[in-house]
Amino acid sequence: MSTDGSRRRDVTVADVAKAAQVSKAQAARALGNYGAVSDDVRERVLAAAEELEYRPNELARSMNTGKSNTLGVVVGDIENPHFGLAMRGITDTAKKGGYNVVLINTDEEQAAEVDAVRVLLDKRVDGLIVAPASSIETAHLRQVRESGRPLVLLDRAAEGVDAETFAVDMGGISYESTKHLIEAGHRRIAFVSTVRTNAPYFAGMKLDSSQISDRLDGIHRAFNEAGLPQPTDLIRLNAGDADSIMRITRELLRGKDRATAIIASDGLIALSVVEAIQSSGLSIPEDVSFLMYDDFAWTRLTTPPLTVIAQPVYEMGQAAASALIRQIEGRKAGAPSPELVARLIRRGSVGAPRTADVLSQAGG
Amino acid sequence: MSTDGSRRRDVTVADVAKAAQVSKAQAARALGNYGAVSDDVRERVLAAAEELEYRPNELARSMNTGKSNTLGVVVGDIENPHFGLAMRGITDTAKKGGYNVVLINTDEEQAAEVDAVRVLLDKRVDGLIVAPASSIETAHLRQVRESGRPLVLLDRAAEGVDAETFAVDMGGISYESTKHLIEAGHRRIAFVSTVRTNAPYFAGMKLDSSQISDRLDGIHRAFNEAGLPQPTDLIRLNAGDADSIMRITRELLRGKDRATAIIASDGLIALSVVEAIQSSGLSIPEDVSFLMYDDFAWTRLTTPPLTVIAQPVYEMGQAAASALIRQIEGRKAGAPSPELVARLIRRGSVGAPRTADVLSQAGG
DNA sequence: CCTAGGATTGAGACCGGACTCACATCGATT
DNA sequence: AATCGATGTGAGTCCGGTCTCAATCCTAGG
Repeated sequence: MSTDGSRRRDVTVADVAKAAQVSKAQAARALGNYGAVSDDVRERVLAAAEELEYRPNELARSMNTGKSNTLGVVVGDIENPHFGLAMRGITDTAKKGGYNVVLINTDEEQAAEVDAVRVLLDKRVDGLIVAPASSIETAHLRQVRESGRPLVLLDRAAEGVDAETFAVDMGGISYESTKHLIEAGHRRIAFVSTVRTNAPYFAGMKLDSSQISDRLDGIHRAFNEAGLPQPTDLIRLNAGDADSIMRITRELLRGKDRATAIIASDGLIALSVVEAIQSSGLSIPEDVSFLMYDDFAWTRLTTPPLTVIAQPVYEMGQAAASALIRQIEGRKAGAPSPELVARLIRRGSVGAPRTADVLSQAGG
Repeated sequence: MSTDGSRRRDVTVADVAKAAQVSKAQAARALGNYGAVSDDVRERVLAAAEELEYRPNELARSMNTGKSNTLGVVVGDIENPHFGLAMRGITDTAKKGGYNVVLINTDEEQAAEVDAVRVLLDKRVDGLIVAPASSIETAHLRQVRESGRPLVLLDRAAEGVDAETFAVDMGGISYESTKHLIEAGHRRIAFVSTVRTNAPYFAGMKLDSSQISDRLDGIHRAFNEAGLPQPTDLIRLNAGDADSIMRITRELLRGKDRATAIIASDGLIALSVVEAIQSSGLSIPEDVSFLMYDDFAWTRLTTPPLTVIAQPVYEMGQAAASALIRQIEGRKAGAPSPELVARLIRRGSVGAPRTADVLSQAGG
């Protein structure tokens, strides 16, 4: 029972020490469970601590241990279930290792990310997990490395930054998926992404996101190998918000030279693309085939269920967190982290293009 | 250019002071932008800070200002898009107010939540946002209030805890939605939730989640008002994981007295329920009507699109964060936060029950 | 030229723990 | 009984900032 209704100052070791009639040093030892303390003293101190409802001030503790037991996580959009799931992997692993997580959302903005990293460093987090908004502007990340603070990357690589990166082989899975579409008969394959660019797209262009670059490389490789003309004009970046994506989708499906298959770069884009297809009165896969990144549960509920590229997102979060913790604690890499491989899951949204389309395009 | 390859110790005000040839106090004043500092000193200090790449240690700062500029957030499952979106509302608002966010996931476990709250308090967060796993076991939350640390609740109320709560009127919207189903002709309406209980369900039973209690109350109220028998046997709690939910769904749809409409308590449950319905070869709404909580984008993509109860989740996060910040900064409530109202969005998943079902049940 | 009062400045206390160091204490050794 | 290593113990420093307080500097008023 705390008899005094409103307490103000927090209870400190000094208070506990006084109550237990021992020195501050002894009280600290008993509470912190270090050094030599007699049973008698320990008991008195713990009893006093209990009585006063003493709670250690972790800030003070961090101050002179130099450890905050906190991981900083910087992601583009926690609203995106992709990151939600990764975050789950991170927090689960962090908790197991005795760490907490400070989350900062950047809205995929470079400036916000630079800021976020600075703030987390100032807060003296023990290490950072970053899903870089840009794989090119990475000065802030290089600085982290130079400062010696542990850093691991999630989802995307960062140029010139020597840090463990946890992501799947995007080039490979993109190649494989494109090949799947080509084998189904598609020649006009579109790709929709929100990644921002300044100039119009051309094959081999350097993009902010290594992830998207790799995917495009995979697409180009598959087309080259098949000896087919690249559908460069169907690569649509800068897709923006839902309305913009729907507009782009309708454009892609219009005209003689229209796309017969569309690849959506993530779950959020997929939603708008599918909505646009449906609202145009077209059906999947009869009128247009569809393929998307990330295997969310809802992709099994549409008619037909959607063919997706599944990434082990939760595991990526887990792996990133445990690698970071390992670095923080200065341990050597033990068992190599499980391979993070993406898989193409074939459901019903990919089919053969209409013969008419193929013919008209061949003739055009 | 930092000429020394590997720096170890962080640069402190003392280092900057020495470099600028002024006292530590003056350097601190110039850097912290307080007190009186001559232009000359300020310039020298700032130049030295720049040169040494000085960064303030926020921990130390927090130590003696007693402010950490950090909000603690405790949610059940960040993987659930509901919380992902709320989190977005929280972090956006926090950032605007100059606060950071520490996130702890409890997996909806009471013990984990108690722990989470303790950890955050120990870390001296300036305030807490909690989505309580239990509306009944709230001792830990009451303690927070007693300690004087600001606290607001999200999504669910907590008994005996005097804290601002940001949630919609679940009873009202549940009543309205049930009435909608009853008017469509349904008499056998099922409700599936993962909330855990020890005893079998009976009307008016006290549940861990105020949210679910309110929804059930709404259902019962609608049935009472219509003078119809309560479908108590169709209230399925403890639904558990995806497999378990699918099993329960199939049970609900079997037999003469089967459910003709199902309400899913959240997006995650909905996925499994719909999947079970589809895999049973039944169609919505011809064989069974369906209604769910939360208006996720994918609910528009199924065939038919799903009738949902939309909650202003992002706004709830925003409101919670700004109320918390207001409390922290000791400001009075200004403009009352916008009302948080849920809406029933009628799409295609609710229709009339099969005449055969109604007759057979009336006859049974 | 002298002085009151505001602007500057540096020394040092302080936040709340962790940890060093010198000084007991005490049973065991020989 | 003198000695030694293993505890116990308290005083006090340190972490890296903020902030108080008294001393010093300047400049305008008299």
